[in-house]
Amino acid sequence: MKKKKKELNDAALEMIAGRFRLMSEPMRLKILHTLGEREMNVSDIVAATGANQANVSKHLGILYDAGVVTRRKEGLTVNYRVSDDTIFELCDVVCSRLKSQFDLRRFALSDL
Amino acid sequence: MKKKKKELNDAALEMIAGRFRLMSEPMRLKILHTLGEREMNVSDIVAATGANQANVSKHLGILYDAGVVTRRKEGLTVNYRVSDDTIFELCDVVCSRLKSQFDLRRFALSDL
DNA sequence: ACACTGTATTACTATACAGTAATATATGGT
DNA sequence: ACCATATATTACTGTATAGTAATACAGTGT
Repeated sequence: MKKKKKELNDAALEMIAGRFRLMSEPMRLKILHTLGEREMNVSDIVAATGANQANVSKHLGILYDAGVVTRRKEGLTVNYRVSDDTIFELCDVVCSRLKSQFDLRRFALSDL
Repeated sequence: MKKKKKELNDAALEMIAGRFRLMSEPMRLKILHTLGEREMNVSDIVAATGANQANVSKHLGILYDAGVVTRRKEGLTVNYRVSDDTIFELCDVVCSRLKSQFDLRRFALSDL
């Protein structure tokens, strides 16, 4: 079976774009980075990020709906954990790219 | 030199988020996917995507400003080409993730 | 039952930005 | 110089969504 040039339909594009949109908010990135590999409850995330509780809760809900984090209730608190490691993979790719782009610019300026 | 847990400052978060935001528009993804490895002028991209010329031009400008595509004038036309392959790398990661997520859901439904 | 704490939700405001029509700016041909 | 074509820009409108204060909801202890 031959693999011809894939024609991405609009629904697929929308899904992919949505995934990127999920990662396009500094606050969400901050939460994900704060979480890292551990499990944390909302209050701790609020404290660690310094953000408003409602805001953190909203972002966690969005991440949860997208299947990026898991939720585990434990008494009064709710514990979250990153369940999708591709998140970090994406961030790594972006970070290295930004870094090298930055280095290039710095190099270009080094003659001045 | 010990590598302690990197504390991402707000500026860095903003840059990373910005990179993802760049990829969070279906139209831009469509343009990038249309370009692929070749060089195309604006008219051809407009034809291939079926989008408004002003819109394509705007998105190309945004991609250019972000350093994702290069621009080469040739007479009346302007040729664009993807200059940052991490773009495709990011898309690949997202696509496989979405696919496996989808497969999981389908599997979960297979018992019904 | 009541009070307390942790989390989610609601309702709102403000901002960012995609799409678009109209217009401007090139460049080439006559 | 003028016209035609390709691309960029401007000005505008509508929509999505982040942040937030207030409130609801759930679980725990008394």
